[in-house]
Amino acid sequence: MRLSHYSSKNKMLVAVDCIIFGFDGSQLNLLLIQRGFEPEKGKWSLMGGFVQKEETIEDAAARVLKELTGLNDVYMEQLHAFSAIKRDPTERTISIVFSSLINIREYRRQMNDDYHAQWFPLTKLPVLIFDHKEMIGLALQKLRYKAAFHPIVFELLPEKFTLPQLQNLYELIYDQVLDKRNFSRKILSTGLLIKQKDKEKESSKRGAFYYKLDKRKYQAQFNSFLNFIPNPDNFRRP
Amino acid sequence: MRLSHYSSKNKMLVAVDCIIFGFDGSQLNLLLIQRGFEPEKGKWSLMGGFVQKEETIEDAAARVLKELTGLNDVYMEQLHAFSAIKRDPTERTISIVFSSLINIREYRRQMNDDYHAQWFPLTKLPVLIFDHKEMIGLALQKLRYKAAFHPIVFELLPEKFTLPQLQNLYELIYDQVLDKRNFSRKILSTGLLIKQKDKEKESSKRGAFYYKLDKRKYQAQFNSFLNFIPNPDNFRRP
DNA sequence: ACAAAAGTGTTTTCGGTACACCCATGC
DNA sequence: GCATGGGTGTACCGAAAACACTTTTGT
Repeated sequence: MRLSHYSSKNKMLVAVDCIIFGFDGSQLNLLLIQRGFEPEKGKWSLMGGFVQKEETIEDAAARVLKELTGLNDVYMEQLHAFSAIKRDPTERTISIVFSSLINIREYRRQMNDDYHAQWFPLTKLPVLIFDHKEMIGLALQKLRYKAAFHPIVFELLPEKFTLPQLQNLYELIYDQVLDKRNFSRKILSTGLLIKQKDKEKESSKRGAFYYKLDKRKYQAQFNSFLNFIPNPDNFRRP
Repeated sequence: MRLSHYSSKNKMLVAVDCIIFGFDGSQLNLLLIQRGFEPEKGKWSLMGGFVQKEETIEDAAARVLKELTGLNDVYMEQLHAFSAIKRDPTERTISIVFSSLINIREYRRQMNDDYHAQWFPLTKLPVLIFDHKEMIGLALQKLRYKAAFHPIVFELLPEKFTLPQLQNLYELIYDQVLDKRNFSRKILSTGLLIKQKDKEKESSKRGAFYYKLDKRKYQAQFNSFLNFIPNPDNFRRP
């Protein structure tokens, strides 16, 4: 019985990369940094780093994000592992990608200027290192897939938001125009939203009522399959 | 510029584990092997092995499956990466899990008795090593999720199959009884099935017509969202 | 003739979609 | 008073669900 170790000739580096989506009220954005070390130093990149021996990949993702952006307590979920042999030309590295939806405003305080992270609109991404563009494409695909059935987009919104804002967000995600009458009926029929007494008056004269998410129902109904998008078959590819 | 290498103190082993579902006409099964090396030698396990330096994780999964079962050309897809620090008590190992649906009969020829792989009904799994039970739970969850919208269950069936067989399979996957009239209407309305002239006469006196999958339409409509299960909210957990 | 499984049709209900007008307000 | 965006209702259609009887054939 050789319990002490396996053959170690195949040990390799494992990295995590973090894809953070944020919504600023009018655009869907991704958080990127300028890579701080060679190779490709200075080029734009996802937040990434190596998994340490004594941490899980989830811990590594949280740590890397904290170190590079100051963001704390962001819930990320696993997306996919990328393992092309030369994906990082320096050395064989497998990367496990995580992604997350956050509310830009809530986290803005945490992200002071010590960090060089920057938000880019999805439509105006810079050139990215390695296979990061492919990673983002997959993340967007999954976002579209998941948001069609689960009420996850609320993660991107502040606590109080208006129906026009919410609709705008769906329109951005699916890159298609939705009918506001049908949209509001469908959303409200879930019973997930609580209408507030006050209005948001910046973006229109009349003002739009705020809503809050009913968090209890949100938890309970998360697995109810919704169907916000008329024909999800028509997903446009990123 | 130090291009030659990163710090290597955090290199670790990366493994793949393969979850293979098979349907024998009346039961949903999983393919398992008796582990061939320490620790836990002789215990039941998923097909697993270490990723080599010069192969992708997808290649590793295919190789491992071939080595341990003789199965060739099985399409597997990534499920999840497991990274708990002590998941393999011998040494820190991250495992990336793949899963697949196969037609037992078609692959039976490939699986001769040189290999000790064995099919277990989902309802009668043995005790498994490490976190393999958790992996299987997740795979089953994903199968349920995906099969509710995509016509993937045909992967589990032989080329010719009957509607009662197909319905039985859905009932096993979701552990719920379906109405055969609604079921057949729904399935046939997809236009994915081609009725054959002959009947399967083993499981009933009258016999049930065989159908074949229209592979052209299957490709084309894979992303059409179907909805075979009345209320997917009622998914029972594994 | 009867048991056992295959096969088929109708009605109701509900959710999805298309579509157009009035409302509140700041300028 | 008018331009801007917010908010609401209705009619039609198709898919989902509930539901029961007839057919075939081996024994």
